[in-house]
Amino acid sequence: MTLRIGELAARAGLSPKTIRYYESLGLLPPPPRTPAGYRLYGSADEERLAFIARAKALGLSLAEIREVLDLHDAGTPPCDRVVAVLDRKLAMLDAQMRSLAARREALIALRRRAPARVGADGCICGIIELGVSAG
Amino acid sequence: MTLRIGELAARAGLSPKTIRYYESLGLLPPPPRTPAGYRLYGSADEERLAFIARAKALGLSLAEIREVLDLHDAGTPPCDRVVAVLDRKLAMLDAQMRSLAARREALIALRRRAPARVGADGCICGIIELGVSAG
DNA sequence: CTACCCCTTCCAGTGGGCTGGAAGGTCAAG
DNA sequence: CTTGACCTTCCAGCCCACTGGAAGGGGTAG
Repeated sequence: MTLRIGELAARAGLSPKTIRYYESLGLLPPPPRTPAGYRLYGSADEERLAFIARAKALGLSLAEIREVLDLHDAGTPPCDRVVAVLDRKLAMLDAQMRSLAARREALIALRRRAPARVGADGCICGIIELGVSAG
Repeated sequence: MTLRIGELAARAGLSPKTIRYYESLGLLPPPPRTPAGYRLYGSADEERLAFIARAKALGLSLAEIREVLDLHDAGTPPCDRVVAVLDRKLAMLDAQMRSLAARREALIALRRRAPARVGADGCICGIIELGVSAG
C-alpha cells in the first residue's frame, strides 16, 4: 500500500502535476520520501483525494476545500463550516441561475426578431443594435 | 465633436485604459492624434463603443465582437454571423443552466440530509463524504 | 515658476486550476 | 553500458477582461 506519485495519480484520475499542485496548496500533507526524494503515499492520501474530488464536484473551490481539510486536520469536525459553505454556494448558484435565465430570455427574444433586423440601415448590425421594442 | 480619450471613456462609462485595451485588440481603429500624440475620437467611436457594450451584455466575448466588427468594417453585413454566434451562445447557456440545475439539486439534497451526517465516523466530513443513498 | 491633471508607452499582475517544458536524478530491464 | 520510464525542481503560460503602476511628456491656471 505504498504508492509513488504516478500510481496515486492514476488511481485518483489526476496527473502527477496536479497532485504536486495540491500539495503546494496545502490540500495534501507533504508525504514521506524515498532516499532518492520520491514521494510515497498511502491509502489515507487516496481517500483524501477522493474527498477533494467530491467537494470539487459540489462546486467548492480548492481554497474552500483546504479550509475544511485544515479544520479536520486540527481535530475540529468541519461539518458546521461545510454547511455554511454549502449554503453560500446554493445562494450563489441561485443568483447565477437567475442571471443566466435573464440573459437567456434576452437572447431568445433577440433571436426571434433577428430576421426583421437583418440589414437595418445606419448601424453595425441591427440584430444587436436595435432596442427591444423595435422589430 | 472631438474627444480625448478621457472624455470618450467617461461618456462610454469605461476607463481610458479599457479604451486603449480595446484598440490593442482591434475593436477600435487607431484614431488620429494631436501633434503631441493624444488620441482624438468622434461620434462614430462613441457609437462603436455602445455597440460593443450591447454585444457584451448579450454575452459575446471581445474576440467574437471583434469578428463581427471586422466583418462590418470589410463591408460585409455581419448579421448572419451574429445569428450564428447568438445561437451558439444560446446552446452554451442552456447547457450551463442544465449543469447548474443539476448541481443545485445535488446541493439541496445534501443540505437536507446534512444534520444526519454531521459527526459521521471514519471520514473527513460525513456531509460531503457519504453517498447520496446514505442518511 | 509651480501645481495639477491629462495624456503617452510598456510591463506586470489579478483569479482558478491547472499544464508544459527544461534540466536533471533514479532505477530496473536487457 | 544504454534505454526508457519514472521521478525531482522551478519557471512560465493558458484563459479573459481588465487594472495598476512606473516613467515621462503636454497643456493650462495662478
